[in-house]
Amino acid sequence: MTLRLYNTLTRSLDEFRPIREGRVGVYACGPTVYRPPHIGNFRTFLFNDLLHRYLEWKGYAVTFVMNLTDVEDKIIAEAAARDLHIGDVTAPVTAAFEADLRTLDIRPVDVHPRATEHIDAMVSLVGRLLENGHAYEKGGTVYFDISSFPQYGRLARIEAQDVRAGAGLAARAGGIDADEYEKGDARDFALWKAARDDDRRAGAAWPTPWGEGRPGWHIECSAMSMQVLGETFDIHTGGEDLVFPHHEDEIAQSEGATGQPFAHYWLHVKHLLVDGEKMSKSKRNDYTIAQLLELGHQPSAVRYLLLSAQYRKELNFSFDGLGAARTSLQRLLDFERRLADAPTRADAPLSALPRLATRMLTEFEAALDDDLNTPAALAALFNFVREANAELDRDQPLDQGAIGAARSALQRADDALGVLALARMESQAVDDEFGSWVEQRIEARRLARESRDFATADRIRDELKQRGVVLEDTPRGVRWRRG
RNA sequence: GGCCCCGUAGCCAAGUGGUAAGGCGAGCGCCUGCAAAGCGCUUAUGCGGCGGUUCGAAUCCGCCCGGGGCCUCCA
Repeated sequence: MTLRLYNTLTRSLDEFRPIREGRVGVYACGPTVYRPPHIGNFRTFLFNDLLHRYLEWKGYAVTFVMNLTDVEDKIIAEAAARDLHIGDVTAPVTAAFEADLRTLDIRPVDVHPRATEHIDAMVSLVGRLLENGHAYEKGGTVYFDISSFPQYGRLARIEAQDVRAGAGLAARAGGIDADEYEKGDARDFALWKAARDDDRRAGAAWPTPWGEGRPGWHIECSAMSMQVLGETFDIHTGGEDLVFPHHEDEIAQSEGATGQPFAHYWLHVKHLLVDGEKMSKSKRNDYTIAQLLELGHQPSAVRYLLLSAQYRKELNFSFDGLGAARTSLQRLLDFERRLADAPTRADAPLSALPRLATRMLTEFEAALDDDLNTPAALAALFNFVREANAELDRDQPLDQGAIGAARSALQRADDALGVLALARMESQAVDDEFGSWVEQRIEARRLARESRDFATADRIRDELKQRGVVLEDTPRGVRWRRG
């Protein structure tokens, strides 16, 4: 089975072929740490995590890189306004971001480069471009010369001459060159920006052969990706908004410097909508993970919801959807526990369970092989849950091996999705004192039921329910969970 | 103006030429002391609308309606 990915470069579903057999290098554009990322950002980061997990699931040795942009116009503006060093602005945001990654159980990446720690690599890359004629310097600022790179526009399918002809640009003519620098051509973009007073005050100015300055927006990704993954690597990802200009410019810089192809596959994640609308600060629908937790939502539900649509399709975030995600996940958790508790017998008759488990994994893999089609993968999983539950409903003890096959298939599927593991951690986060209180009440109810005092039994059940505990009477005793 | 997506049941969401996955919700039934969980059945003669191509279209083509994105702030 081979993985196929939609490649923005070719605008088609391409079979994934790594440069080096069995190994994959991925570079993901990470956040700019000037304010805590919102759930829209996390749709992209969760997609990266899915890609990361699934490549390993398929047996590849993966080197996954995600950068942290910690020097940039907004960061500098913020630092200058508050008379701080840029590090004072980015440190708390970075810490919050990393906490969110852990909250959502996003797997740590192999390399997490920060722009400010790789200035040398950027300066030398800019130097190469100046030497080979793809860049020019004006007043300490270095621009990439688009006219020197005929392939410019290939990724975004933009004709170079259209770059300045767009109505959108005309509409914001006043702000077209907010950088206040002089370009030789309006279409050229800054590789390196000459330092201003604010930059120096905020600690965002570094010495170079052409004077003090700071990196342009795009150069860090070119420098850091090539430094870790080599001049040509397999996959580059990011949000759909980055196609142009960010990724287009990365290609121009990188290929202009090396003469080699940059990334083979470009994957872009569609932006998240909230309640059917674009997220925006003014609408106050740009929720952060921390805000959702404060509202009492579970990270596993957020993770499930953001993975439940295919990454290139529109996904609408809503609180109703979050609730539905929660319930769906509970069904998976209940199934997992049911398997764990299922009675077994050595000489049990043959069960359909292993066959169902194998079929599920086959369908599951086929779905994710098809450009990470998570909804189809979840459908395979839920079909398995239903069929296996029906099998378990027969109340016959099953062979240990059959149960084991079902359990490991479920685990295998979740290795890629990571939703069950997260939900499991949450449900285990119950303190002992509360747990023993619940056990006491359950025992009291058991005695009441034994003497057929159902009124008392039901009162205890209601009492527990008010504390968020749901009881299930099973043939093998009472089970409880958080409701 | 240029480039590009999308419109499938009450909600979410697969399917992109062969006769509508899955989840949530709702209804009925089985099970249960009653529940919960689970299972079974039901919930889109139809996939924004109108034409066209085809033996056959949610899937291809055209037009129209509606929504969204990018065009140097953006995941």
